[in-house]
Amino acid sequence: MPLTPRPYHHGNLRQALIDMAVTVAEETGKDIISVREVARRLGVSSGAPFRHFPDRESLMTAVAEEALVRLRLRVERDQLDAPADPIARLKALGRTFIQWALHNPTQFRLVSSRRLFEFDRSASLPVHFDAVRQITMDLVEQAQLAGLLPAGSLPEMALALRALAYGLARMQVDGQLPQWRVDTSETERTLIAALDLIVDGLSRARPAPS
Amino acid sequence: MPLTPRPYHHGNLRQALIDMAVTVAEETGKDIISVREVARRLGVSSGAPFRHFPDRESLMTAVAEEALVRLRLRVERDQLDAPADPIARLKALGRTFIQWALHNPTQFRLVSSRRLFEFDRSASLPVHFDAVRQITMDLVEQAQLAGLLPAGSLPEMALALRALAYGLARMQVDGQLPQWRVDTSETERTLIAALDLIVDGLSRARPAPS
DNA sequence: ACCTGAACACCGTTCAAGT
DNA sequence: ACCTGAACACCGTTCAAGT
Repeated sequence: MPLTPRPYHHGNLRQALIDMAVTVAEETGKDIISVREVARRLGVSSGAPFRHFPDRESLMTAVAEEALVRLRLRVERDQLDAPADPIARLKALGRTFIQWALHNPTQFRLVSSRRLFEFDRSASLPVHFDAVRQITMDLVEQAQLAGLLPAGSLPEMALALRALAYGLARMQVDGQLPQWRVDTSETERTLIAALDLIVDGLSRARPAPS
Repeated sequence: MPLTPRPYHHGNLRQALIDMAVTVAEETGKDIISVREVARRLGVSSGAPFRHFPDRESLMTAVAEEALVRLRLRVERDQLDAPADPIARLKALGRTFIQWALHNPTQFRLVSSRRLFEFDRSASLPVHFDAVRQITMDLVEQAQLAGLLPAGSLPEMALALRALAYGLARMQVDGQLPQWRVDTSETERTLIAALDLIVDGLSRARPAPS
């Protein structure tokens, strides 16, 4: 007797594949998931996923698209609650970024290291990435105009601040913080403190001598 | 470890496997290499590598160990040529780190994201990692004592500066710089300029109000 | 002592056949 | 239109057998 008779047509297999891929990635901690295992867990045959995605890369692209939209929405929502001061807003942006990465490590890794899909082949990935980037650029520009950040190349300053938040998040996700003697229970607090240390320091910088 | 390696038909299979693993990784751009392909290219059977490494993870650990030693030696050598000023030395350290990452992207990725081996199972990895970390800590401490960096938690300031260099290097290696409108031919210059912008800004910070 | 090569249990992907 | 399941060409790893 079959334990659970399953319908021949799944219903919404495409979405189920995306959701199960996230689940499997989070459970195994691996960034490369097995399409066969995803299919197996959903009770469909090994060939079924390839009716909805031409290859594993395309499935991972769909997962990355959903993840990046969620990051963008969270950034935009947190910015609504942030004060008007551009320095405070920049710190809030960094905090959102770090917290999202720490709470969604596999999705952060997937979106960040573009090794499992073609970033430019997606219609949505560049759009959402750019929305977050534009928020960063605007805040840095406002801060520079208000004399709250050192003058100098706007793109380079924005890049550096993004790299700071990215590097802090990445070091945790890559498992490097134990080697930096960061207590596991203090990780999030430490990363945010390190971020604030730099931003606050920069906001107190004297003009460069000409 | 015998001083005179026992010959097989090429020489020392253990070392040949490590070298070929690097070659294959650099050629394919993938961070996961096929042990079978490494064996095939060396003209040995598919089972031969497992006489020298219990599994692929162990082979990748050996590759990572060699890579990290090379990074450490480069850092130490470049510090010899750097000026006495701790700010200049910190910038030189960041430059060495970024340049090494950009010129050895697959090895940088392997050493950084510890997904392909167990960092703590290696006797040498923690030692060399810590040597570089200690150089960072010493320079930050000297800079703080000389009033060239903001006061505040030494470990957090060192972590933040490392994260800055790490983030800049990672963004390039992860292929994100095109989305930040960084011209391909200007990558290295831009990353170093971004690093200097932050370090120089911090070195001009006024004391925090109490 | 070191290496071979068959064997096993996995993959991703394809495709004729079924519903 | 959607899914199955066999088939193919790969893997990592093991191990009895060869040199």
